Amino acid sequence: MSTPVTEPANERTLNFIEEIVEADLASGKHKSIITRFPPEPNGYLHIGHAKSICLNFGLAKKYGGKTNLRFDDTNPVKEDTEYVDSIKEDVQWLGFNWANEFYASDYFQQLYDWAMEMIKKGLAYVDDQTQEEIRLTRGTVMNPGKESPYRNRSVEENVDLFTRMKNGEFKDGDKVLRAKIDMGHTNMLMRDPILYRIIHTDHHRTGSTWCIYPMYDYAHGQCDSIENITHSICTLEFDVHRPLYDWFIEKLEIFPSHQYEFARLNLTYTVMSKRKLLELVKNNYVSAWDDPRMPTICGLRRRGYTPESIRLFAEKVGVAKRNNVIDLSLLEWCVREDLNKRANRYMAVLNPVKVVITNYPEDKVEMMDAVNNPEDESAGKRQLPFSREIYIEHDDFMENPPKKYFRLSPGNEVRLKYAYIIKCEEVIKDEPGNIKELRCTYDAETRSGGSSSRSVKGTIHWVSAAQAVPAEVRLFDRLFTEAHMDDIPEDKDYKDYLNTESLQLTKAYLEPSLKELKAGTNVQFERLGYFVADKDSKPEQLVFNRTVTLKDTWAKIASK
RNA sequence: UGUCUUAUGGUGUAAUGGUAGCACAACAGUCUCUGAAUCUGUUUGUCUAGGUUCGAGUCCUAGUAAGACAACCA
Repeated sequence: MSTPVTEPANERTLNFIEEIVEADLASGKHKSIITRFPPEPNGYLHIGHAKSICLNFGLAKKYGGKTNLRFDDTNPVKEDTEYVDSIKEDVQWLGFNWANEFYASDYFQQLYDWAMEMIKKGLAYVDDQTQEEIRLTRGTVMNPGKESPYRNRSVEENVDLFTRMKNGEFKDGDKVLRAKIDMGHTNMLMRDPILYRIIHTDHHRTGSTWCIYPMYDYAHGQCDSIENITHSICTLEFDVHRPLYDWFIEKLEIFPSHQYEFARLNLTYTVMSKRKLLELVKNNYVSAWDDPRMPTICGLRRRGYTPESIRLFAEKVGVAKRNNVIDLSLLEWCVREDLNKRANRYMAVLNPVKVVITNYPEDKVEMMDAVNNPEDESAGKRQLPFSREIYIEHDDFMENPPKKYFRLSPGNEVRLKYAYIIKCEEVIKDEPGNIKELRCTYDAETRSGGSSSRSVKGTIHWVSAAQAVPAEVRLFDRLFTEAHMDDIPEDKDYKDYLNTESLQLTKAYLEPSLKELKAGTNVQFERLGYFVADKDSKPEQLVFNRTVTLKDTWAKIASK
C-alpha cells in the first residue's frame, strides 16, 4: 500500500550510532546487530517515538540485523493491553516489522533467579525501611547518603525474606530488595538502588502470578542481555543509568549489551510528554488519542500524515547528543514533499462567493478535462462540470486590490483552472455591503487545452454551483499557540494555550468527483493545502481534515 | 555547590588535525493554467580565553552556558 519514500540520493554521512555500529562490525566485535524498541505500554506512541523507531529499526535494516519489539511492562499499575495493541499497530503502520515480540514480563522468572544470585553473592539485601526513610537516607546530589540499618543482613536472612516477599507474605511497601553498591556514590542511581518492590496488583499479562516487580534499572539491561541486544539505544536522560546498566551485566556475567544515548526529539508548538498527552485525553481537552491535533502517531495518521513523510522527517532531524528543538516547518515540509508526489488534486472552495458568468448560456454544462496529478501521469484525468454559476474562493476576489494582486478584481481578468478566462464586470452587494455575487463575462476562445495563446497572471480554483457537493472540513493548526512548551510562562496553565478553534467544522463546496472518496485518502485541494477524508466521513456528510497547508507566499506578500 | 552529557548560521546536522558543507527557514530571481512544486542565486555559523601544531570546529587546560540526575516511574 505504501510506495518507497523519496530516500536521500546520497548518504555519505553517518550519524554517530551508525559509526559505532560500523566500527563494531568491522572489528568483529559483533557479527551482526540486534536492536530493540522498548516502549512501556502506558500510552500511545508519538512523533518522538517515531524517531526512536526509525533509528532502531532503520539501523538493523541498514546493517542486515534485526529488531525486537519489547514491551517494558514492569509496572502493572500503569500499563494496559489497550496500549500494547496501539503500539503494535503504529509501529507496523510506520512500515517496520519486528523480529520478535517480547515482554519484560516474559523474563520475570529469570530476573528473579538472578536477584537470588545477587543476594547469594552478597550484592543485594532486603530493606525494611519505609519509602520515606529510603528517600531521606539517599542523600542529595551534593551530600552522600546513609547506609540502611538492614544493609548487612546475612545471606540466609535475605534469601528467606526475598522468598517470602515473592510469596506474598508482605504488604505493598513493607520491604524492597536493594543492590548493595555505595551510599556515597556521586551518581545517585548507584546509592543502593531498589531492584524489586511489592505491588499486589494484577499484571496485564502475568495476572496475579507475581506480587514483586523489578524496577526499570534492574530489568532493562538484563532484558537486553537475554535477547543479545548488541546496541541498546535510548534517550539522553538515561545516560546516568548506564553505570548501573553495566554493573548488573558485569556482576551477573551475562551477554554484554551496551547502551547508547541520543537526544530525544523536541518540536515547536508541540507537547511530547506522555503524561501531559494522557492528561489532554483524560480531561477531554482533545477528543481522543487520535485527535488530529495530537502529535501521536495515530493522530498524525488521522490527520493525513503518511508513514513515508514521518520516516523522511526522522531522517532529516538527524541523530546526535545535543538537546534540540526542531522547527515544525521541517515536519510540514516532509509531508508536503511526500504528498506532492502522490496526492491527487481536486477543486474545493472553502469560503465561497458566487460568480455568475453573464454571457454563458443558462442551461449549458460543459465537462472540462482535469489532470489528477501533474507530478504523476499515471494518476490519469477526470472531468469537471462547468456552468454559468460557480463558486470561487472569497480570498480570490478583492474589490480594492493592492499592486501585486494577481487574482480577480473589478475589471480584471483571471484564469479559472481547467476552464476559461473570466473578467469581473460587476460586484453585487447586499444591504450591509457584503459581497453577494460577482458578475463576470468569459472569453469563449480561452477554453483550457484550446488554441488560444492568451495568458493572464492569476489562476484560481472554482466549483460549479449546481453540481457542487457540500462537505465539512476541519482546518487544523498546530496543537499549541505558543512556539514551544518552554515559551509558556511558568504561572500559566499550558492548556490555556491549546488550539481549540481549529477543531471546528467549516462548510465547503467540493467538486463532484470527491463524493466517493475513501476515508484516509490523501488529496490536495488545489491552492488550499493537503487534506484527508476523515474516518467519520459518510456519503451524506463528507468530512475532511486538513493535513497541512500549501506554502502560502501570497499571505506573506499581503502582510508586508 | 557534586557527577554526567552537550556546545558549528534563525533551526537542525556534517566535516574523525588540512577549502566550514548539507537540509529546513528567510530573502531575491526563474518558470508555471496551483502566488504551490520545480530551477537558480543570496544572507547568516565554529561559546570565551589560553595552549600544542606548519596548520585547530576537531587535541589539551581553564572558564561560560544549556540539559540530565536526589519515584518503591520508565
